Amino acid sequence: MRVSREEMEKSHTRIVDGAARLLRERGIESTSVADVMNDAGLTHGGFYRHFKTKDELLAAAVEKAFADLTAALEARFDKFGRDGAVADYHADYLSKPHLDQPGKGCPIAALAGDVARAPVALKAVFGAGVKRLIAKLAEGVRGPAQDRQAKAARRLAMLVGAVMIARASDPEAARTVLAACQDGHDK
Amino acid sequence: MRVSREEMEKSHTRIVDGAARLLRERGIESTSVADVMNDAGLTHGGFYRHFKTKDELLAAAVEKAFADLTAALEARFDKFGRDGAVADYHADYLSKPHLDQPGKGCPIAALAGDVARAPVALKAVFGAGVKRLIAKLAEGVRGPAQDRQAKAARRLAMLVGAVMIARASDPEAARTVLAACQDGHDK
DNA sequence: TGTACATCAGTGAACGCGCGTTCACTGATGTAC
DNA sequence: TGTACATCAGTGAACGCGCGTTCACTGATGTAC
Repeated sequence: MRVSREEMEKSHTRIVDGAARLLRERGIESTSVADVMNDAGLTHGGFYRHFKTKDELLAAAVEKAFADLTAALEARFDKFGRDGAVADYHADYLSKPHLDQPGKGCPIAALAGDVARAPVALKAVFGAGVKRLIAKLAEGVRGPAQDRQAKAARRLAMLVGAVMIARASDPEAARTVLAACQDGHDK
Repeated sequence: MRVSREEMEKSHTRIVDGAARLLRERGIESTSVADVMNDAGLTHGGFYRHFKTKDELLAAAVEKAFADLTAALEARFDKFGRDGAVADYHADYLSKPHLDQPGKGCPIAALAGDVARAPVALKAVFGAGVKRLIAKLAEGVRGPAQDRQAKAARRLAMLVGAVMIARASDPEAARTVLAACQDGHDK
């Protein structure tokens, strides 16, 4: 039966938050509308009171995952300052908890492969998140101002590549790549 | 009806080669057994004379994609020598043709996201390919012998990350990342 | 070398299943008076 | 503030569809004599 506007907003938030996690854990195609609704404590039929299509949910969920990511990075700037934030982000990015829990981790490493085959609308949301992240990372990178964005982009590319390769490989190959990327980088 | 052993081997090769291309273009879940068999000029029912399951095909196709990748890199060593091979590989990796044609390109950039959620057997095949590729790249990297593998791994991680981010983003964000990774790296 | 027969690569219908989406329905919420 | 009624969030059955896999069948290939 009908619920109050307030309850509906709470449902909406649960749906989007749950989708953002499930998508990163299982991928776009293995996350069904029914999975997301069950995760939010609802049944699948009600989904279409919140979104016109599954694609519309994907956009909202990817947006949310990037918003959380940027917020977490900003918290690091507050805690460690410009010089420590990126180094801390780098170390955490390649850590075992991040490797093992894609649902709570970087949406780029978790979803880049899927989004590459998704409609352009989702790529636009994804690309906007990437640009925001690089801009924020650039604030914490050393060197001449005009080089910082490029350095940040290179650092991000290496981290994303390392985590994606590690997650797709056996433990030994994963260790090889992670160890190499923990020590040195763009220096 | 039954075909000769020779014909069957040709069918097998067409199935594996086609699968290696289709998987990189469409991803694991969007490539059906019927798609692969049609691509090979056969019907879906005959698939199980060649493989016990779809997973078994995936392993063969990923193996093949890595074999082609390694062969292409070795050809570069023959053509450009140790000093030029990696630079040429780097430039081609980030080129528009590679970005636009995942079916003929690097299986890591095309499939890492999917393989991360695949059974361990496939991850082992993938990780073995990654290790072979890093070992070959290390032969063309400058610096002390004990640093070469790590340098090669970092370079590969950056290239994979850059292409995966670029493919998943709008053209503007893609350009930002690709331009940054074309110029500088691990230096 | 020729013949009889077993083998089996490939075909196409069928299976059970899960998908995104639609729809008639329920009953509490929101609104107009 | 109380009442009558329209709205609509959420339910659960149903839709058409494509999936991986199975199976009875066909007829050329491979083999035993």
